[in-house]
Amino acid sequence: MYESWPLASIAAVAATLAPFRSIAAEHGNAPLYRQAKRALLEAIEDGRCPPGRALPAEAALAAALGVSVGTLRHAVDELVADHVLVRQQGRGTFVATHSSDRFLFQFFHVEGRDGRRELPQVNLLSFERERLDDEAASALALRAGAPSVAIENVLLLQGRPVVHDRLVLPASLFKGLTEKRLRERPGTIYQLYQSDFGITVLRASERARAVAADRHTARALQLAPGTPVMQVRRIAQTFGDRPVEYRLSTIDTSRHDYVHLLSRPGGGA
Amino acid sequence: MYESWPLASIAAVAATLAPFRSIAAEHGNAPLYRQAKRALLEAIEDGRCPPGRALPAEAALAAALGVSVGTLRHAVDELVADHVLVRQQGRGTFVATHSSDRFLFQFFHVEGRDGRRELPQVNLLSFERERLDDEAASALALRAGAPSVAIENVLLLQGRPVVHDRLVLPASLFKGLTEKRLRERPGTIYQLYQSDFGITVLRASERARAVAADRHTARALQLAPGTPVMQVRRIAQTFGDRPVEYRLSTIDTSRHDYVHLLSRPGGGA
DNA sequence: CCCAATTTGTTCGTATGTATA
DNA sequence: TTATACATACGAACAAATTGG
Repeated sequence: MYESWPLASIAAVAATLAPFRSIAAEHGNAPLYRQAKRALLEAIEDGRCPPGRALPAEAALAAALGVSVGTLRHAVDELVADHVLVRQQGRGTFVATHSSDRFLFQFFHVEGRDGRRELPQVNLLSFERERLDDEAASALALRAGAPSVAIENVLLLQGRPVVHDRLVLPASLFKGLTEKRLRERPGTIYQLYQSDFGITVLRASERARAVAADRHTARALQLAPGTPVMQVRRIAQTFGDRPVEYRLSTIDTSRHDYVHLLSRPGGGA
Repeated sequence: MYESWPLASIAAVAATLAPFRSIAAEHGNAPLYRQAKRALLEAIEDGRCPPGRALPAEAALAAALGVSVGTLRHAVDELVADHVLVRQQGRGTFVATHSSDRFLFQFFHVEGRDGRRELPQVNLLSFERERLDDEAASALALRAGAPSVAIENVLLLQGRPVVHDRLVLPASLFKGLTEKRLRERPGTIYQLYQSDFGITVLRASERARAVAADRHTARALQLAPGTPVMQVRRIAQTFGDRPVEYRLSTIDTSRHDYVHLLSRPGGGA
C-alpha cells in the first residue's frame, strides 16, 4: 500500500482515466452494467477514447466508474460482441479499429467459387460533389438535395473487374474530403473514414436483388449489357444506428459469389 | 435443510437431473466452462434433453455438474448466443425450438421493398427419391450417388410466387419421410426436421449469385425465361457443423429483396 | 388480488491462472 | 524474471419476472 509511486506513472494513469467519471450519479433504472456500457460508449463516441487506444486496466476502470470488476467485464463483454472493443489477454482492451482483416470478414462478402477471399484492388472511376436524390436521401435520413459526395469505384479480384461501387456520403460528415486524399489513402475506405473523419462504421444492412446490367456498369465490369448481375444496396451505420454511407454495389457473379453466414459472428464451440 | 421434501418432487428433480453427470472426471486442459458447455451440448445432441425441455435450475444443474453457478452461467451464456438454449427470467432455461419467428428472422431473408417480412405460403411441387449429384454430394459431405430426397417448393408472398426452392436431404438422416408427412406438417420445414427426425438446424451458410431464369423456374415463378433472378445455395448445419440440407433457392427480386444484416444477431443497447 | 415459491438476472468481492511486455 | 493485463472460477446476496395457490 505505502510503496513509493513514481509521479510520472500516477500522472499517466490519471490521464488515461480522465475520460471516465463515476456513474454513481446516474439513477436510471437500467442495470448498472448497461450504464457502464453507455459511459464507455460515450467516451469512445466523443473521441475522448480514440480508435486504437487502450482502455485503462479493468481494476482501475472499474474503480473510476464506481462499479465492481465483474460488472465492468459484463459491459465490456457486450462492447466486444458489438465490435466496439477488442480484448487481448495480457495486453489490454482496445477501441476497435478498421483493420483490413475486419473489413474483409465483416464488410466484404464477395469471394471466389472456391471460397477464397481476397482484398480487392480498388480503382477510382469518379469523384463528384452532388445533391442527394430521393433514394440516397431516404437511406441517409437526410433531405433530398442536401450536399453529398459521390464516389465510383471498380473492385478487381485476381486482376478482373468484379464489383462496381457507387458510394454516397453526406458532405456534412466528410468535410475536407478530396479526391487526392481518397486516392492516397493507405488502407480501406473505412479506415479513412475513421482516421480522417472520426467516423467508425459499426454495422451495415444490405438489400440485394438481381437485375440486368445497364450500359454504364456493364462497361465498367466488361460485360455485355443485359447480363444478370447482383445489385446490393448498403446502408452503413455508426454509433446510435446513424447512417453514414449509402452504397450501391453491382457484382458480376459469373465467377464469384455473394456469401452470407447465418449464425453468430462471435463463433466458437 | 432438514425440511420434509415430498418424495414426488425428489423423484422429479432426480429425473430432470439424470441426463447430467459430473464433469469432475474430465481432465482436459480446456476451461471448466467449456467442459460444462460440452456436457450440456452432448445431452442435447443425444436427445437426452429434447427441444423445448427445460433444463434443471441453475443451482441444481451446477451442483450436478460439479461446478459453481457462475461457471455454469458462463457455459449457458455461450449456448444462448449459439441459439442452442433460450433463457426466460422467472421461468427457466429451455432447449431452443424452431418457432416460426426464429425461422423468419434467422433463416428467411426475403422481404418486400417496404421492409415488411411475412411468413411465406409454401406449395409443394414435387417430392422425389433420387441419387445425389456431385454438387449436392459435396455440399452434404457425402459420396455422389447416395440416396436422397429432393423436394421442390414454390413460396408465395402476398399471394404471388416469389421463391422457388429445391431441397436435397440425405435419405439416411430422414428415414420415413413421406410426401404425405411433408404436406401435413403444421409448421415450418425446420420444425418438421426437429419434431420428426430429431434434427435441429443451428446454422446455415448461403452463397448467392445472379443468373437468367431457366425455363423450369421461370414457369414456377411465372416469369419470362431469361429474366434476371437471384440464385441462393444454402447448406444448413446441425451440431458439429454437420450438413443436413442442401437447398437451391431462386428468387424473383422484382418486388422483393434478399436482406443481410452485418452485425451481431444478439442485438442490444 | 395478493402472497409465496421458484427461477433467472444483477452485483458484489476475492483468489488464482495465463498471456504479454 | 518481474510486473501487468485479461481469463477463469468460486461463492454469496439481493432484484426481478413468473407461476400457482
